[in-house]
Amino acid sequence: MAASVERTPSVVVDAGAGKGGPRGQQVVEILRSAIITGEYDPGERLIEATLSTELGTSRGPVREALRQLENEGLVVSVPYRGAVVLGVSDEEVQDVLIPIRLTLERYSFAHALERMTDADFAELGKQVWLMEQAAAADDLPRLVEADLRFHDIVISSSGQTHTVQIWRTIWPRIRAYFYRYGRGKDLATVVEEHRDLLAALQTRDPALMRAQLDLHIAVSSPPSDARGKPKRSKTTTTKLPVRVTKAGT
Amino acid sequence: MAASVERTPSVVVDAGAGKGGPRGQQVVEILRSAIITGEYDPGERLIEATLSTELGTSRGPVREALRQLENEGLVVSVPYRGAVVLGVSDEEVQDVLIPIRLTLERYSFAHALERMTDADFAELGKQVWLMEQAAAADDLPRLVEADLRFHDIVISSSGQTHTVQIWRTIWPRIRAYFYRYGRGKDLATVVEEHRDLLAALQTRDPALMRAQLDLHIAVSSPPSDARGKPKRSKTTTTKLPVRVTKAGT
DNA sequence: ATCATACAAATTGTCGACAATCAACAAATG
DNA sequence: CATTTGTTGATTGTCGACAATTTGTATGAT
Repeated sequence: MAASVERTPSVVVDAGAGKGGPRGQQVVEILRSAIITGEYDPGERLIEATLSTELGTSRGPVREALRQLENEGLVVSVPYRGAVVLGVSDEEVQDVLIPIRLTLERYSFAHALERMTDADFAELGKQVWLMEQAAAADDLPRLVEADLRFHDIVISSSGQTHTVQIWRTIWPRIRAYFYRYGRGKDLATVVEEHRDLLAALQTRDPALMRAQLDLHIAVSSPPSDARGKPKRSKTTTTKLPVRVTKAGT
Repeated sequence: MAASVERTPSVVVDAGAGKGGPRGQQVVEILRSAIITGEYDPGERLIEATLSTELGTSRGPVREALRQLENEGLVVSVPYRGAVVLGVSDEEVQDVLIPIRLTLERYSFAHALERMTDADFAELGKQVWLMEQAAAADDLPRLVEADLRFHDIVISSSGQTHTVQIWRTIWPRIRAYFYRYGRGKDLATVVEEHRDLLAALQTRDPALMRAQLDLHIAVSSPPSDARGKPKRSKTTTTKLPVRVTKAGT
């Protein structure tokens, strides 16, 4: 049930999140945030014209934004039929997204070891502090935000082009998932693990780093086919308006 | 050294690969193919206006195409400065792209087992046959093409939304890589492995399938940190046009 | 009533023109 | 001579109008 109240994404591009850069870039952030926070529900249609008027811009930037979101797996669009918000199945998160994330992070952290500066470490410390605050306030969304920001900093500073690029297309889905269902650990534990992660980075010891990282992510992703079949994806598997053409084509 | 000869991507959108769909879609395919086959070299700039006139379309479609290619890791673009062709380092292919590919395929093949039809199997058989021909003619490009098409069919028919989506953003880089450097196996072996893969699929036995798949991809991707450090990426790590302001020529 | 066809509404795809931004160069300034 | 400050040319970003396509609805025949 998509809420039927008026739902204009809060800002009109210029105002609010007065970030920089091209309009399209800003539109991406606004819409992404709106989808992740559940302002738009899976299955809901996103019409270019509507969004453009709501956001006070033309269709061009909106169009680009939608394509970007499509590549982040938040929407799916078919030619001449438009875009609809997409959900993620619990199974795909556990068996695909998390393992991929693990691959990306193992590689990134290894490379980041040799490249991170004190300024970077400071920024990581800041995120850990933010997590503490969020955990204390039992504020899941805020914790998830700092969590992913922490990882983004490390991965970005690894300087590995494709790894960073792929990460940027993976994290929105993971964030959307965690945002709704949290994870298997309690908030305090998550904070603690990141503190350890930061400490490991500062030692610049590859072995220790690897160990700490696996410890952090492992629990969330079972060896693969361990999890069974009667796993009805309670999650939004996106109900595309199934078209019943007639008999098979 | 980007070849300086006139290099118009062969077709003018309407002609040649008379596929269907919106112009932008066609432009993506033309440019992707051009990049993968090395018609454009890493580091080379892609100017919207130039491409649009060459392809006989307006800048709109070209713009979208470039964004798509950016999400496939074939180009990178910065605001107000345009897009340049991107290369892949040998290290990232081995440590990141291949492992991710493995994750995607394990999951897809497992799901495809229960969903593939005889028509699908037939299509797979066709690809194997094409591989045979290519191997016999020692035609690497053609073999790579059939190879990836084979995997694309299986993954697509798994019906796993995000898995398919991510695969579509990963394979172009892998294809570009294989296209240039082949792989560690000889052509005949590759063909044989796919024949086995197809047979395994037809048995619809999960265990056998998994075994056969791991066998197929494993060799290409060492356990992780096995590969050493003195690994100068002989590969194109994209030389961004280093700005020589004055001094150093 | 059921099915096929023709039309109408809604929405995306494309185009051409204009504005904003950046890199390089030239001139002025100390 | 080094540094700053216009200025210019090239290229991307944005806009509004128009064309192409799909979907839903009405209409008519069987």
